[in-house]
Amino acid sequence: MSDKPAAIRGTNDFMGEEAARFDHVVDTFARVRRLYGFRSVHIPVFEHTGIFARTLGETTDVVSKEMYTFEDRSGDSLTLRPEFTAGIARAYISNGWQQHGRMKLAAHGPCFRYERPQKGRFRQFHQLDAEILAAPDPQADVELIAFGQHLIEELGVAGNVTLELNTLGDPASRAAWQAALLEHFQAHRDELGEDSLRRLDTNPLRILDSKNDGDRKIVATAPVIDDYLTAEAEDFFAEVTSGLTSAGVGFRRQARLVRGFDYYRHTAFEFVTDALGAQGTVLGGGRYDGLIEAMGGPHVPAVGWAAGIERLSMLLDAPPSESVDVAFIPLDDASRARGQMLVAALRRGGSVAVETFATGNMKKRMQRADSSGARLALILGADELAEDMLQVKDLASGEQVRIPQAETGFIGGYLSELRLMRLTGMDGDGPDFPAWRTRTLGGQAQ
RNA sequence: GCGACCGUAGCUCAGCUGGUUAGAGCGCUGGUUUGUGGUACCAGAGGUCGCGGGUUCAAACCCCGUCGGUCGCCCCA
Repeated sequence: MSDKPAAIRGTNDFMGEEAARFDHVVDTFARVRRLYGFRSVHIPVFEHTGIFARTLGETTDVVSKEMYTFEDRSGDSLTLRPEFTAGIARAYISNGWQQHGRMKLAAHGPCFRYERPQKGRFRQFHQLDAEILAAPDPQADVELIAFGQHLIEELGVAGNVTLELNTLGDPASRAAWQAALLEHFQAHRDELGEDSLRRLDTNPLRILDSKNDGDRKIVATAPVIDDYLTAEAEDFFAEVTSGLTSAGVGFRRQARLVRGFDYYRHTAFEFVTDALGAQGTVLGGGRYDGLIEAMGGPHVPAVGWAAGIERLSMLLDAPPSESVDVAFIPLDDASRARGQMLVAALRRGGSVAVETFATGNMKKRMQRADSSGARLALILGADELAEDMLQVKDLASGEQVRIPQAETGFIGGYLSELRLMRLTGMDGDGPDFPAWRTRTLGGQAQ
């Protein structure tokens, strides 16, 4: 027990319901993303360290102490991606994607950050990511955010999540505002908490969302971005907000909202929840017009967001668990061998999910068949084998009938009719198999 | 990186102020007359009480360290 291998801290093994929730988030993302014309993109999980170090901002916690960085055998410094955007920007430049004009890209997969794990926060976590590249217009922001909103609605968690929106202005606005903030906070230096004093040097914008009560008082009187926006920045934000309104996306203006990474400009937004303890953000992003240029590429304005798969999973109701349609129960080896043909025919010919239960006594096999969620049990023993027959038991009603093996195809028909009934909203379990068979065969059942 | 709480069978937990062979439920395996589940009953397997050290006649229980978990700070998805 003590020498059991342990998972690396902050990593998770998901199974059963947890895995089903995770998959449901990814599946829903894949479905909704197509509705907005986002194309799938796959990029490496690691990059040269500089890709992340230079773009995210040297002073951010992610870069200064949370990256998984190592040297490979040739001595190059590599880093496991802490997020997607920088890697996608790099791929854009590496491959000359400007030839494609405007690009809408979606990706998902693991990211890594060396952090102290807690609820909704892990060292290996998984993100959904959406980016619109070569898109200078505010309509891109609107479409991107609408996609995020739609995803959250499709996942059925919209009731727990609200959209907070802000603008950080263009570089000129941001610089002016930041200078004013710095001056304001310097003036109240002795009233600030320890953490915020440190932020004064590293990232003064961060003081705005401090949770410290003393800081909040000073924040309340701090200058707001609105007073420093250039005319262009103000127009841009107005178009985003009015676009969201006409797209039917509700939001709350959050003037103190700032985003972690240095590359953000103009639009910044977060879908937040209070259901995840200290981790409020479930999906967040913004505009990063200067990023690709700063990495040595062409001037490519862009917007994007990332969402935490685990965080979304935790808000989800449990999706229905996967179950098989049919349980095959052979009573001996000869029956099992004969049954392979029937099982193969059901799977390949009828798209029927079949699981074989061939261990334990009959009672155990039935118990396992029952807990598998199968609707029908196919029972095959020496008696049936001798006459090319098959027992079919409806596990919902308990009714059982003996049919010729040649009629196995009916099972597929029966199951698809049940599925159809469920899809058209009919209640109940539907007819049991024996009754259905009698009806469809016009009473010539034996 | 900082703080608080926690760590007993595969899982969820009980174990009184330290005292003799550490328990339950679920799960697992087998059985309760011939090949039938979703309800019962019987039996069995499974734990060096996270790990290391200390206090004590005696420690799952007390102390220290360490690892891990949970929650918060920070930061962020």
